[in-house]
Amino acid sequence: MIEAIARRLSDQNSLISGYIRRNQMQRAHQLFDEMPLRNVVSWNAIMSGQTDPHQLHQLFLQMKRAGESPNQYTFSTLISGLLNRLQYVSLVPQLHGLVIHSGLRSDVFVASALMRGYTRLGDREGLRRVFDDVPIKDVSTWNALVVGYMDLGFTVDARIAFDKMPEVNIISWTTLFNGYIKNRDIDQARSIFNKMTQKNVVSWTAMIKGYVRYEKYVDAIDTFVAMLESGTHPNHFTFSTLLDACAGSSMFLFGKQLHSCILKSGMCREVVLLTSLIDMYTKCGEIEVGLHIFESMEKKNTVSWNSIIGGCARHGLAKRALCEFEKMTESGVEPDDVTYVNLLSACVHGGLVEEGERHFRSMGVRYGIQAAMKHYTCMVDLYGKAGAVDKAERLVKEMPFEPDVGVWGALLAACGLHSCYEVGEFAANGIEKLARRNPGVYSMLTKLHGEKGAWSRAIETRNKMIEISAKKQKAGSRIELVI
DNA sequence: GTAGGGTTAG
Repeated sequence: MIEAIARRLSDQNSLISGYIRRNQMQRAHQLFDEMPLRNVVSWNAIMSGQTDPHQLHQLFLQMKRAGESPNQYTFSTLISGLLNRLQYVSLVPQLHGLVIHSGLRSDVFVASALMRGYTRLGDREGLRRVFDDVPIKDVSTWNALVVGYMDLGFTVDARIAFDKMPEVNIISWTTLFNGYIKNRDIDQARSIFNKMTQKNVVSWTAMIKGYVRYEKYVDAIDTFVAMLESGTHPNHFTFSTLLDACAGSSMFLFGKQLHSCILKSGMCREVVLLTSLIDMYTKCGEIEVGLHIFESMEKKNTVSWNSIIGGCARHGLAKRALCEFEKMTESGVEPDDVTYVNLLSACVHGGLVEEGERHFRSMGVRYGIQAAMKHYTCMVDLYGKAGAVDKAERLVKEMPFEPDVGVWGALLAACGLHSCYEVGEFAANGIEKLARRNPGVYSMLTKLHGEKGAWSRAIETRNKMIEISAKKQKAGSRIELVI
């Protein structure tokens, strides 16, 4: 009898995890809710399918209330699942306490999750403490230490840890050189990459992305060619990285070639790839193609909407951008901070001051998105370009943080555009404090002084410019690369 | 029967 009950419970647990593997969350939950008896495995299984940190935390609390004791599976699932939302990362030290209390600190899975948690918290000592507490470390524990040190900027410690590792795998190597990429040392990264005896699609893609990140597009493509020559097949991560390179350097022909490769490869339904394609086309001047791909997408998420709103904004289609935003919210996709940057820059391009003001006001109220510096920059730009320099100035003065070069620059540009001498000096002083001897500032000030007829000031500024041998930046163009 | 490292889009 007892055996029969146990078998039934175990079968139901298997079913739950089966549903989760096939992404049938509703079915999993329905079964979980209907189960007359649950054990720790049932809770762990249902928790593993929960991607929302809030819901996950609630499940954990319910589990405790139901009298079930969490085990190592519970903690590793819970901690990992909480890491993608900042407010829940702060629970990591408390959970660490519970882990120690439950006698589970020597479990390598739990330790890895905790180490990633402390890394997120920027807590180097916490990271090290968890690592040191594991008596028998496996290669993943060591890798977590290397990635932690790298993410916190301690490249030397990361290297020491790597050299001490009893065994390394391809993931350790990739973690190491990718750590150097994150810390802006692309040459060191490449030298380690060259030492790898085995490379796979992940390591190749990471190296290519490293070059793209630092705008070394020729190196990125050379590396891609080397990857193909080595017989490694690109996956959707690789393609999306390459499309990013095309978008960043207007390599339209190469971008189109990639598009046809993607179509042939059968990966063309991936949301990330389609979004990369939209971005590539709109940044290469092909807004119509971008819109066409966007319309044809079955599933759209926040990033895909952002890319089309941004694309419309860049192409001066302000009304269309606003219209897409309406469609986005109607379809139930939540906007984020980037959505609003794109939306507000659409308003800047279209001179839509009232719409911009309305959206700027509502982002916090409706969606709880706090206006950041970049949003203020858009608003200053919006007012400035539309000739409301007084409003732009007021906004700069009322901002909840110290303006950065971008904000001051937008204000100064507005003053140049509308010949506002006093505010121009105010903005120039602001920039001067942050970035001394900025040639653009002197150039603009000279213009403003001249317009006002303050010739002695104009000459004074001009001389300052010569003194630091500031020259207006030369315009340049990039020649399209075709392979 | 339940869990973990390295690559992706705005």
